[in-house]
Amino acid sequence: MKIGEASRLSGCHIETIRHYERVGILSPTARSESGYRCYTDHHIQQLRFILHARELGFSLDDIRELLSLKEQSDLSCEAVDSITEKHLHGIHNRIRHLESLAGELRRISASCSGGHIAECRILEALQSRED
Amino acid sequence: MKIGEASRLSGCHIETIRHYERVGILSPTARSESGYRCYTDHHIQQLRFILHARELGFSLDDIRELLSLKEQSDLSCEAVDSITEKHLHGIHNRIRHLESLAGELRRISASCSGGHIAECRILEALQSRED
DNA sequence: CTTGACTCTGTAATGGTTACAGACTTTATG
DNA sequence: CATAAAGTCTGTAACCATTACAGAGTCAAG
Repeated sequence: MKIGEASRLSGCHIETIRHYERVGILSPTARSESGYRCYTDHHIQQLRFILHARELGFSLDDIRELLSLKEQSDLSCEAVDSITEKHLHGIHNRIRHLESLAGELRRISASCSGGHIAECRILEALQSRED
Repeated sequence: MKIGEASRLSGCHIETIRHYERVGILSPTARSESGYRCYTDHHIQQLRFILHARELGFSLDDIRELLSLKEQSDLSCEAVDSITEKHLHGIHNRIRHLESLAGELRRISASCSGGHIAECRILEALQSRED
């Protein structure tokens, strides 16, 4: 099938599919006489895998590794677990970071009771760094 | 003062300071005879403001607007509040998103009990999309 | 006078995706 | 059959914020 159908079946944008091939995430396809890419069901599987993993926030590097592990069916799960755990850990870190930002922002924001720029506590807080 | 001292006083990297000037966040400086940028205390104040706002996750566009509001001391705080609230809102959204990712990842990860790639539930879950 | 530290400009890399231009091919319609 | 429309190709650049680098110029101390 051609790239348009691959896009419809996988849910990935056409440009993104070509991008994945260019960066070596997606296996290269055969080409038709006129140079059109020819996708197989296997490519669709790969694209769905990539899409889902991206939705879960895995990096393309992670995904490249997961896809490669996926091919070696007799290996242990260990490496897959490790990538997943590391990713989960990273997400928790980001959540903690964002929560601390939100906390400081709420504090700063609450200190402002309207009025003029000249007395704005938000701008003051952004200026003075009181941590 | 020259850019090196401005960097030390503000805490911003030299390259970043030049970048801020290039994109119009930082006021352009006077130049010495040999073309070196000459920074004033006002620039240092601006850089500290930018740095702190960046640490709180404000975009450069937000910061550009905040800095411009800061100059108009007789204006109402309203616009500043609005930018801050919008940013806080965005942070909450990101937190919610990350939490839902983390939840799904935990679920997926728990379903894997070791063993071989062939039976790995993590890879299966990434493949099959069961939502 | 030379060495080293500093600064300048311009360009490119990062990550992941999307958008565009200009050329070509295929399919559908008149 | 001709032409229009839709699809595809490649290569390049945009997004955001920052950093890195090359190659040239400047300044201060030894």
